[in-house]
Amino acid sequence: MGRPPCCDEDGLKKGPWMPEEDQKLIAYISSHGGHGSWRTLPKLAGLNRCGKSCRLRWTNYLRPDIKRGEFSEDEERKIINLHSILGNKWSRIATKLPGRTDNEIKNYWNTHLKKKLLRMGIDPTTHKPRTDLNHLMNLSQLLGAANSGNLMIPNWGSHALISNLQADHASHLANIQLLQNLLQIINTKPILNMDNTDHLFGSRNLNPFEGLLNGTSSLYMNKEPFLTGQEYMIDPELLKNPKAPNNCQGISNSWEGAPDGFVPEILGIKNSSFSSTLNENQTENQNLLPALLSESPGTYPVNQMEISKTTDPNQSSIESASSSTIFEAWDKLMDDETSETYWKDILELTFSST
DNA sequence: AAGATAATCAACCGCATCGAC
DNA sequence: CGTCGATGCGGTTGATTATCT
Repeated sequence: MGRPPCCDEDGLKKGPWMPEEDQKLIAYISSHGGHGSWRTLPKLAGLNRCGKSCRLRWTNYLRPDIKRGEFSEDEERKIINLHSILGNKWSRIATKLPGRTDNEIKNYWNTHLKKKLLRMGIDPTTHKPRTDLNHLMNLSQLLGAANSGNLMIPNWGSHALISNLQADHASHLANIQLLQNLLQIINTKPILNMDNTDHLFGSRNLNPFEGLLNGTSSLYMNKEPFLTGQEYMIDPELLKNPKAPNNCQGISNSWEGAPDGFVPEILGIKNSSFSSTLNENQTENQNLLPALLSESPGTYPVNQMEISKTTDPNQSSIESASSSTIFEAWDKLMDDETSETYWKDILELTFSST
């Protein structure tokens, strides 16, 4: 069986559209009050194109209600938020952004937003903090550089005080993210239970993750500590999507107040997703790490190579390498006297309600 | 200035879905 | 219920433009 492609006919033009072709298409559709059958339209409109090509040209470029130009910050937030719920359902996302086409949104996602999220340490596929080795290595380096005062940040101002503050801020962000990544890995590694984390912290009482692991941490029990009133009203229909991740929380909310859009809720601090997943979705989360590490080819070259070897007996060493890197960084952090108070504050906040 | 490389985005391709028969 | 044609959708390609060396 099999149906021949619609564009098999010989002599049909392909490639970029000429202004005259655009005019013919616009003239036909406007004079007929609509496109009618795309299959027959080219012939009737005097176009040497296949119907599919005409439809694409119309829906992606010639439609009068198409909004052109830069995406606004509001649109960016909407796209990221919707993508966290719907995934690559570009046409559904497009229905929530008047004037934008699915193709335009898809292109914008692939060329801008994906990179932006990666830079922020967020996996654009899962919308969770990245746990890949490369990223954690970068974080460790960033931490080291920031803590030793060697952080080189071009164009961040020449004034020494400003530079110091910025380096301090970068260090702060990296610390928070490192903590988040640690939690993520603990969350996704059932093998690392309370018993075998004792050796890392000396005793259970010192284990900073206890509250998190038993779901009582105030850090993640806070319901909506960072809401800014800019949340998107998610269409209830969207939430009915059976394919939507059940613990998706949406990046959403605010990008203000932090450089490059950094916000705490993006790191999962916003709500109880961690505590709830730890308790209720443990089984599911046992499979989370591979999902978190999966990414489009080329994004994380090292990990992709490693992850592709799913049957590789060394697979566990990949995870442990990643984990040990983080724990080394954690040890370093905890050893650092200058950051002791800082971490004490965070941990006190974490356990204040336990 | 010229070539190399990266980024962007319009357009294509093939599969999925839906409705008519 | 199965088949077929039309349309929609999402991944990918490749031409063009911008930036770097």
